[in-house]
Amino acid sequence: MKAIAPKTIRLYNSLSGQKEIFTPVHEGRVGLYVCGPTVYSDAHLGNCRTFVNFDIIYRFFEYCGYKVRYVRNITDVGHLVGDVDDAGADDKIGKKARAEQVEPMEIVQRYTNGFHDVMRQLNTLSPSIEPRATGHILEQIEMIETILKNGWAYIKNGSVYFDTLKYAKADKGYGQLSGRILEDLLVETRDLKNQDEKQHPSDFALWMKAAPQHLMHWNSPWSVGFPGWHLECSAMSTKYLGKTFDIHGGGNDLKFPHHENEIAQNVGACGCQPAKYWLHANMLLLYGKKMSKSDGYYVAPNELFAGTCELKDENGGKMLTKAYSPMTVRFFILQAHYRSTMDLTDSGLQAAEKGWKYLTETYKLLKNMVAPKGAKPLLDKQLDELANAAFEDMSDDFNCPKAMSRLFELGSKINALKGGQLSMKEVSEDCLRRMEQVFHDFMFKIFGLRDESADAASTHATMNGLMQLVIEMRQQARTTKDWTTSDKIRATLQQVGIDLRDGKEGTTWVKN
RNA sequence: GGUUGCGUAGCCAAGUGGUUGGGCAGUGGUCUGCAAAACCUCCUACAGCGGUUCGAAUCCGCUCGCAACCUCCA
Repeated sequence: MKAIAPKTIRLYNSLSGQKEIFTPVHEGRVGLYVCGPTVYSDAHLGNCRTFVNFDIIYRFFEYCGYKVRYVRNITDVGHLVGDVDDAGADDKIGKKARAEQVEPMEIVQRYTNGFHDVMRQLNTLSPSIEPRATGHILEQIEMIETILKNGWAYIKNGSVYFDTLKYAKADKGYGQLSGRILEDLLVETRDLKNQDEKQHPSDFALWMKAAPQHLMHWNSPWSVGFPGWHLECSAMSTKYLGKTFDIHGGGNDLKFPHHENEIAQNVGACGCQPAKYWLHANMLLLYGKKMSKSDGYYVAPNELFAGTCELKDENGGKMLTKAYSPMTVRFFILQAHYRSTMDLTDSGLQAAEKGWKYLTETYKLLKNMVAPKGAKPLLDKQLDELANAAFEDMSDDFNCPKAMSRLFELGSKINALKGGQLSMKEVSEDCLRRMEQVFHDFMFKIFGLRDESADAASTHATMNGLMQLVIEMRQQARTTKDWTTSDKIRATLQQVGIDLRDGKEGTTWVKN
């Protein structure tokens, strides 16, 4: 059962620079391609933000009843270190493999596992298909042949390059996505740098002839070599989603050159734009600056979860002072819109931790609330409107922060009903049950949060039995006004992370 | 230097031509044996300077500041 079924979804298309109404290529279906990670090292939190954002988009389409094929690739070849498209340049994975004296595929396997582990902790759903570049060499070779046949590429010393100048001059729209224009390309012509193989600096490799020391290489009609980075996404999206599919997503930093070149390859091979809508997730900043692996300026998810991040600010203080659970991090990510930059800070995470706790506690209250017989539903309309607004917010370019704010407004009503500041006689049982559904669906299905306290359900049952005993003994002390004993029990429990709350209907406990 | 985006109260962060977004922190209350939690209250801002408009934080221009991309990046 769904709480409500939104009808239209509007999304911001990077290609047009406008919000558009989503109309699927195939009725009731969504083809979604998202550029995945390059598995040459551990993913950092910035990578995670993008994938969490698209996880929510994936979840929301499914929630609205669409059948989604979500393809997210694993890049395991083709990403170069150093001078790009220079025949001597090294593959990121190959470089790491040589440094550690292992097979490149061992590197790939290790970091793919690590990536999956982090994604699982952050409670993201697996994509429908997670194709690897090395598993699609044939498809990539075929695509290069088509591009060559169509005249958009040239061969030089066993490598194949895409002819961006010819393509741009043919008015195919090169630069449309990233805002780069033909004139800029022409200006650059004067500065040919030292890339003698390429006819123009903006040309990019479709196939690279491998240098002798290069570990990852395959046979091709042109040379023993390897595919260019941009090509895998074109080949795999076409294979699994068709020549034209609905949505292509990725991080903002991939807009140029990666996505621009991807479009050029698709148009060059198939004659049509690959995706109707392009969605770009913005960057996660760390105290105002983009995380960067090469500068060592980044947060590893596992360090954040364990509280072992050692990054220092300019005063030598720890940037992140404590551990934050995966769901706190996910909640934090939800509080910014996917198209905005977001600043990761210690205080921001602490705020998220409290907000997340409030929502889970509120949901638990709601589950156990029952409207009295004969209640007059004076509040129903207000609550319904808030819930409906939350779905509208999500339908408008996946506005999680706005939808979240509605849940908090609902939360204060629910807590007020529970606390007696609002009368339970003013809300109907139907409304309470609908609110329960709305909370459930938003928190767990759409936002993809997970009740972490339920993670250890069996432990919880044991704990609860013990706690009932402790609470009962403390209650005896309180009845005889033995405040020394009752306060000692409460203080000691607090030291081990358990809060007692004395309410009208007895004492409850909460584990921090 | 070029391109794009941003600049919102102590912090994070939505919105956007006319009515309080939200969270965290802080204030004062209610409740409580005291707390905690919860609820209510207060703090009520849109970088600066011009322009358009009956009216702009929201549109336009300029200035300043920040970020991202232009090289591998989610």
